[in-house]
Amino acid sequence: MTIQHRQTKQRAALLDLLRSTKSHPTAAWLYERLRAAYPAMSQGTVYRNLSVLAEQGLVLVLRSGSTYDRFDADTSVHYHIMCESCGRVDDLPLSAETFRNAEAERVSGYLVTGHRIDYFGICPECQKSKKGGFPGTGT
Amino acid sequence: MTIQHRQTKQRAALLDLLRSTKSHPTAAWLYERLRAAYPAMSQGTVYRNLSVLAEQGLVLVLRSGSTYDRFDADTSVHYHIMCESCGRVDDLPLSAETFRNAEAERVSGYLVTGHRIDYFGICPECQKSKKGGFPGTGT
DNA sequence: TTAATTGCAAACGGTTTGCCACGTT
DNA sequence: AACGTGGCAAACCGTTTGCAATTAA
Repeated sequence: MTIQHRQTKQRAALLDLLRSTKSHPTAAWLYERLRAAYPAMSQGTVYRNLSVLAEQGLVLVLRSGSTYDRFDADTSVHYHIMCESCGRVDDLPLSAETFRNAEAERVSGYLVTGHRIDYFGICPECQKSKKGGFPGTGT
Repeated sequence: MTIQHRQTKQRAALLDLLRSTKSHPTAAWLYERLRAAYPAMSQGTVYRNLSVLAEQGLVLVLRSGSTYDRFDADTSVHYHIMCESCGRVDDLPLSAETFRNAEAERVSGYLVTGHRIDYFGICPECQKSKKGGFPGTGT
């Protein structure tokens, strides 16, 4: 018996905001932005709705390197690249290779449902500024 | 000015333990095991030493899906596959394709230092038992 | 000697949750 | 009316850290 979710302006605003950016924002960033329109909105609401949206397949959770999650409303199969210096995350316009799943399945015995490819490096801006130190990894 | 690390039996025991398993253990698992030999050892020591070993390149941190980290003393370039049902993590014996880094570099403008490929699916055991529910993801 | 390391325990911080009023259906 | 959702604040829990005592070099 699955829950019958209702429409709320808070959740709609959250999804709109997430769809309006390609910055793979954190929950904190989303919360801060949403408070501009809904000053009373709480963090709990943000987290609960992110969870609902993820459950509905409308949002991806990128638990991808730092201590906090990032979220992505682009639910198509695509890859990411993150900067080890400043922590920014970008989409990587490489074609998704779903055939890889079959290969992994054959080798592992798992029933493979998907895969993730994340690249790491230094983004163009950080290459210029030569700043170091990724927040949260101690590097 | 880098820190001159010393040899301690706690850190040696931690690395030995991590090298003795392919289960990509959590800090909690390591701590529990180490207490058998060193009843007074604290969690702080485990975390601090994991951090030192990671910094020395002797251990990889797999921040790969759950809410807590996993660690791997196999620092060669290799891929992982994790079960969405029980959370186990296995190595995936697929050849590492370092050429991919160059491709990502060209497309993104990043200075690419590496990449990670993680596959997701249901492990052989969970396929048999048909158990569901990945701890920590709400799935 | 000296500075890295430890055990202990408190603090940290992102995330989750209990409670009750409110809003959607 | 029924029940999902919101706001608020406390709880949660994996991880980090301050401190004084040890210990490796």
